[in-house]
Amino acid sequence: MTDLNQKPATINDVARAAGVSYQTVSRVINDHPSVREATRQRVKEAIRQLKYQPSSVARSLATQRSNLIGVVSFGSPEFGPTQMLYNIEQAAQMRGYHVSISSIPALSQEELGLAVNALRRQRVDGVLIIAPLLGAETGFLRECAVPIVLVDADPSAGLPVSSINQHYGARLGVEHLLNLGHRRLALIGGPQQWNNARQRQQGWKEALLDAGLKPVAQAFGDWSARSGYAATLSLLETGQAFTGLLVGNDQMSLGALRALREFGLSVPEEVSVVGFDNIPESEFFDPPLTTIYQDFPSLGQSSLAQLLTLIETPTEAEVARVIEPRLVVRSSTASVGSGVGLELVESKSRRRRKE
Amino acid sequence: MTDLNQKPATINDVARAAGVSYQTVSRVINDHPSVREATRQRVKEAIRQLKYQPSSVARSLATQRSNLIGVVSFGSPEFGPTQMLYNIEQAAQMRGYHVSISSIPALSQEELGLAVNALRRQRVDGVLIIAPLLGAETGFLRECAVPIVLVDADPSAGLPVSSINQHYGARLGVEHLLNLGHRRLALIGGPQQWNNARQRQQGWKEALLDAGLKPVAQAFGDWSARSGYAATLSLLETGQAFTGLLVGNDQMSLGALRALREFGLSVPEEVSVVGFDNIPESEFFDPPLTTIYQDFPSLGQSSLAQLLTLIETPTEAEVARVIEPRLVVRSSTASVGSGVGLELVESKSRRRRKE
DNA sequence: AAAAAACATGTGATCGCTCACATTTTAATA
DNA sequence: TATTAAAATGTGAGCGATCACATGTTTTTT
Repeated sequence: MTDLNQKPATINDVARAAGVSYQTVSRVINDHPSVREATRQRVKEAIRQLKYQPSSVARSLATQRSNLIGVVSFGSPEFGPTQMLYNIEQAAQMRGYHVSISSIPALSQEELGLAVNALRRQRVDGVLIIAPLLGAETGFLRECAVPIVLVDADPSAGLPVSSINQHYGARLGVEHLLNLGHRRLALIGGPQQWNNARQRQQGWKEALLDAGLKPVAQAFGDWSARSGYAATLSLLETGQAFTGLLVGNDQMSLGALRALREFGLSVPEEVSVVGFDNIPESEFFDPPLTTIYQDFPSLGQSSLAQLLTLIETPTEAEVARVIEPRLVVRSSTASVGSGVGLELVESKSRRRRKE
Repeated sequence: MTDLNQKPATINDVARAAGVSYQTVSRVINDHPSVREATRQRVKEAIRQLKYQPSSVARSLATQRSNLIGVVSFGSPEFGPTQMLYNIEQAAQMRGYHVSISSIPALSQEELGLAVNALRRQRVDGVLIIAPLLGAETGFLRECAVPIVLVDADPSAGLPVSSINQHYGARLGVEHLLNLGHRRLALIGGPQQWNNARQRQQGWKEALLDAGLKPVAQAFGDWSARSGYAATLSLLETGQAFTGLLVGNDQMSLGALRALREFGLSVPEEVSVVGFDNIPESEFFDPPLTTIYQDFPSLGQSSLAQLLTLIETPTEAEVARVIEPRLVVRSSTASVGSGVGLELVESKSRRRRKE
């Protein structure tokens, strides 16, 4: 193994080996035009021999640009954030940037500030925050003296934002159910501290009110299948009669499916279920899940692009980028007539399986 | 908004503001003992006023340590790698390190080399490679003059490795099935280029041979539910009769469950299924999946710890760390007698639903 | 109260690069 | 061939911190 203790070659080592000045080496590694071809080759050969890798640390210090962007993410690795991070990294690599990550355990202003400062110390050129921020919590970020784009946050945050139109997504789900003849809709929402969860809930409510209907019932989970299961059960146990259920994400939908089944309700004959996200597995749920596709890859790319504009050409920076979600119809939804109807749901809630 | 164009304060700005020399400021930010309390307070006040954040870029240049570790990961964001990355970052943060990520689109020696070199330019103190490397491909990494630990790779790689004992994991699954009386076992494996997939396959085979049994059939997927579905179907269509199925991960298991159901086989009455990973959703599959738990969080932490030892106290570095998987029994497995038995499987393979 | 030891603070050089400018070499023009 | 412009290369300073050492101040000891 190459000795780990030996220090890496510097630009001076290369200069000496090639018999030129350090500046010429610098020109070669930066593809400056005015270097004679013969010299260039000589330098390149020396670089190869010494396995020289220019230090981006030294370069950053000299140029005041790090070509590093920081990504702050929150909580445990959910499907969405993970997808975004991955796509952000890909896009960044393409544009010559590296990505440094910093995750925060809790969504407090304090933790967020710490994470951003840690990135500022690294002299990142910009920061992407993948966090379900509600508008009020973000004000202080404007003090941070570093370009910041919020991802999937409330567009009213007062900072540049890339997001998915969650209102519209929820509406898409509701209208799909409405078109199928459903009139009694319930909701299993995500954690209300999450911006997207709240938006979806509002969208659901508004779409129903717009249609002249009253929301039947709602309960909330923490995105996990388990919580979706529990929330659905709690809804069923209170005897709320609904034939359509909008669920905050696909994992919770999986739990909901289980709860409905245990309760003796069949999907989609008796209850139709619509999820959110379109995780790859949702196609193989039982039944395959109708869901609202969130284009996380695009969101990641879009937010990165927005951040880079903010960094490189601040004058052209946009305030908000919004991505539209899409309905993916599968088999967990059906027209309301296809089942045995509402009265059955009501009677069943009295003779629950576990009793 | 604080002006984005204004350059961040430096140690000299702070020194001037506090009326001390830059060295004294340096002492304060590094908690050096010999600074008078009054001076320390004065400096801290100046730091607060100027919102000074020490540049880790400059510090890295001076100290030759970046407190940065690089993580290379491969392919699209699978559950395991994602979990590990997350846990690595958490553990790194705790130990005062930052994490820079670099993902590679394809698993070639060339791509891997590029990624590692990109990290070397960033002067990372060490590199963690989350990639399903087979032993042969890693030799050249020893030339890289940077501490490297492979995660979840073949322990025979000739480089320090942290991994989960996949052989043992497969054996755990097989023995569970054997104990339930199953004698005809099939496998849906992961991509054979992946080390862990291959190890699981070997473990499966060896455990069977050790028990004096012959593997019935095997097929391979790409980790996705869809591929698990397709692979299972192909197995069923060739008329192979099995009562126990070991599947390379939980996503593929979901596909397998669907395929078996469509084929008219009930789980666990007619076929028992064992997955790998124990993703949170697997508990809510239908039926809840028996699976081999992979402790990805521990793996992430363990590999990071191993890398830091290699960096900080190379003499104490370990060559390999191995984590033992654990069997999680749920409802997708049952004793072979509980169903209608083998002959049924065989007859059903002739009258498949879709025919 | 003077000398010694301990503490507190400051100065110069350095890390590996880039920038701005100075100098040398080569090619183009008169 | 001398003159000038252009191209190629080199030099000094600085980015923001740390390290090793020098100097200045207290405190302790005799």
